[in-house]
Amino acid sequence: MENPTTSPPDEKSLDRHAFVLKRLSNKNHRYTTGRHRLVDALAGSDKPLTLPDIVAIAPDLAASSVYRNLEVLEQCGVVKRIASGRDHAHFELAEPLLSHHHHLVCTECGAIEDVRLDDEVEELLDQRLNLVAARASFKPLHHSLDLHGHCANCEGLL
Amino acid sequence: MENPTTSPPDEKSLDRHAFVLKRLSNKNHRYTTGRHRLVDALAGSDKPLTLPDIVAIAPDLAASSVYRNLEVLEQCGVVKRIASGRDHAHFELAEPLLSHHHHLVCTECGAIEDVRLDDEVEELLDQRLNLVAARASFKPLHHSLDLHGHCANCEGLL
DNA sequence: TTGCTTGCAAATGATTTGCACTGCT
DNA sequence: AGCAGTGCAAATCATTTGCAAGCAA
Repeated sequence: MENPTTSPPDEKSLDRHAFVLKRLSNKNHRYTTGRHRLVDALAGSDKPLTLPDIVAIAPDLAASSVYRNLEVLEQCGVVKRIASGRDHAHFELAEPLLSHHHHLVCTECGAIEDVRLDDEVEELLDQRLNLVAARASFKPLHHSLDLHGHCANCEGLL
Repeated sequence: MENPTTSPPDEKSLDRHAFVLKRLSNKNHRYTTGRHRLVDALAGSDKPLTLPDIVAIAPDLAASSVYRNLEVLEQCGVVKRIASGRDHAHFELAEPLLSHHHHLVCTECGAIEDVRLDDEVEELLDQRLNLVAARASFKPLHHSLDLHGHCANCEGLL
């Protein structure tokens, strides 16, 4: 809402693209303009986007290609998919590109907001999760922590 | 896998059904045999079930009715939906019927396992989450914490 | 009885896929 | 040149819905 269609080519953006390029190259994929635009769209938002969101930001991207590229980028560890249950899935840049955070998920309208926790809490959490994972012979990759409830707007309408 | 199709009518089961009945009545819904069977199916598993899982356990339940009833039970706070992203959603009994727990989600095969954390950690977590929620004027209802990674089986195959 | 529930079949809608074309490398 | 990537349209498939018949209160 407050972001331009394309990010300015600042330092952060350069780093980001270098990173994505490396990840794609590792798996013998090309960093095409379409993928570039997709990454820019995700980078330009402070919250996870749905496919309609993405296409609204970059109207010349074909929906099917966006889905295909989200899949490729997900497998390269550049994009993370967030299943909200109802209707469209949400997508955001993955961990190395976005600092570790969690989500406030509105159960009424499906809106998703980013939030961060103290390192102290995160550390404790990881510690305990690693413990229970080990107990189940489960190899942990990452955790996701969401707070479900009503956003300010929906709570007002109830 | 290790559970019978219907739970024995032990004390726990009686409590459970009394609870579900009350929740349904509150919203002027009936506790029909189909819903009874559905709750039994979910109660008889130690992990969240997909629709195919449920229909496999209770083959005489019509898929459409199961979906409708899962929805009703979800709105009554009896069932919780877990969006796994890929393919089918998973369903489990909600908090008052199942003690608070989290999930180990296998990113390879989609399997979900239940795990529990210390009360101490849970308390700290809720405390911090309430804090960030308040900051965003967000009314918290519950949190979900999943650990994503590879289950023992998939890790073996990789 | 009354109208919530159900089952079947058909509809919906997000995501995926086939295929011919485009454009990197 | 050669093959990954794209766009369009058509296909897929979990989930939802319309409607006539069934069952709980």
